[in-house]
Amino acid sequence: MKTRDRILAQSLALFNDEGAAAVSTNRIAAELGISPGNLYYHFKSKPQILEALLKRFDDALAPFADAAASVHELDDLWLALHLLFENLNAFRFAYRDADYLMREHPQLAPRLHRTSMAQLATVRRIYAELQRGGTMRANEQEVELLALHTLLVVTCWQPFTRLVPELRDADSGRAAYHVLTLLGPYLADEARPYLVYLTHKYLK
Amino acid sequence: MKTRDRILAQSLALFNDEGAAAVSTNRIAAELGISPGNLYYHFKSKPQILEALLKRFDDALAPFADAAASVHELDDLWLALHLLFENLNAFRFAYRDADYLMREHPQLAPRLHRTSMAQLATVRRIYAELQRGGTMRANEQEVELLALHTLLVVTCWQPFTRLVPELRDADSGRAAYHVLTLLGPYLADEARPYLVYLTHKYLK
DNA sequence: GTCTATATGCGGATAGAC
DNA sequence: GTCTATCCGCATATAGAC
Repeated sequence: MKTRDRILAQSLALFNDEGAAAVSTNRIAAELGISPGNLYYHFKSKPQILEALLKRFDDALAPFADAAASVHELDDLWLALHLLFENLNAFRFAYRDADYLMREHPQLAPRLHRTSMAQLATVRRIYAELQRGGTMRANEQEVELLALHTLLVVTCWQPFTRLVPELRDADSGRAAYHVLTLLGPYLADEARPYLVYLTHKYLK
Repeated sequence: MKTRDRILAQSLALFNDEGAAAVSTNRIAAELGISPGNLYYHFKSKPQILEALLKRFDDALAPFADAAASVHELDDLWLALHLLFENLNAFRFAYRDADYLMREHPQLAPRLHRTSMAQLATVRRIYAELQRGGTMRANEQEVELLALHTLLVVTCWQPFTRLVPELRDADSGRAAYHVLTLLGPYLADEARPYLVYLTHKYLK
């Protein structure tokens, strides 16, 4: 693995574990056993490391947008959400530290906005399709609200688990479950048992 | 106003506007026109300022818990939520910067946990009462999920508005509105027009 | 209570040798 | 590409005079 990639991998791990604000470039270099000067040879500033990681984050989410195209039933959605939340978890610093990132490095803001808006669009498309297929019944306004609330879970789930002791050790399936429960009241009767099954699994 | 209180007021304003992590004790002193030494005479460390502010945050939320006791109809809830979100806004650094606060100053974590759990309990009580009174129909599990999703909006609304450009200038009424829409599918028919009215106001 | 002055450390980032 | 050495600024926090 090239040094550049090792820097990105190590940065990602540290940012995820300790927060992007709390991890210094010196620290990243030290963990890799390289010198700060070497690190700055590959990235001329800390925001450039962040920018590169957010780019990878964006790329990692593309499969979710693809999977969305073939969501017709509730368990397609379940699968797509797992895909999504696993990637969100792999880059969990991104949304969790979004406020710091946009504040200290404003050049990163457009990218974060685009990424989250892309996910909102994907969710909208999925719900519109589920509704067309009869899996759920909701009017346009309701779909719009559901999409926004889904995005809230998608972007804020990580910080939320830290605030609620009960959710400390929740896996990413738990997040996907909570998205599905948002849909609960709008599901067709045929789709409902699937949700009941998941409820037994997660709400014990 | 005593110096101690001026320090707290100025700190709150700066933490809200620029983030608790980004505001230094020197900066607070400078904005007040006092010396750093003077500031440290009143608070022997930065976490002590934060601790005092989180205490005030907690106190500011007590009226919401009180108001909860007399929530019987949907517009009681609407009023209580406004009260809540206005205080959340006055101390918006608290939940927004919770991750930084708990990470850098672990002694603050228990307080933030207690505060959010108190709000979860209040919301649970309100929904149980609304259900008893026939304003909404939901089983125990549904109430539990609604309470948790409400807490998600309560704690994460601020960061969420920064991530979604469309919500940049949303007022605290918008947050209250989104809590009510969570209840939408469970409302009794008599209560529904109220929500429709609000939807016209916020979802134009 | 309030000030000036300062200790101490760490952050991002660079220069220049190898 | 990688290193050593270092600059500069800012952070928290303290000492001691007024």
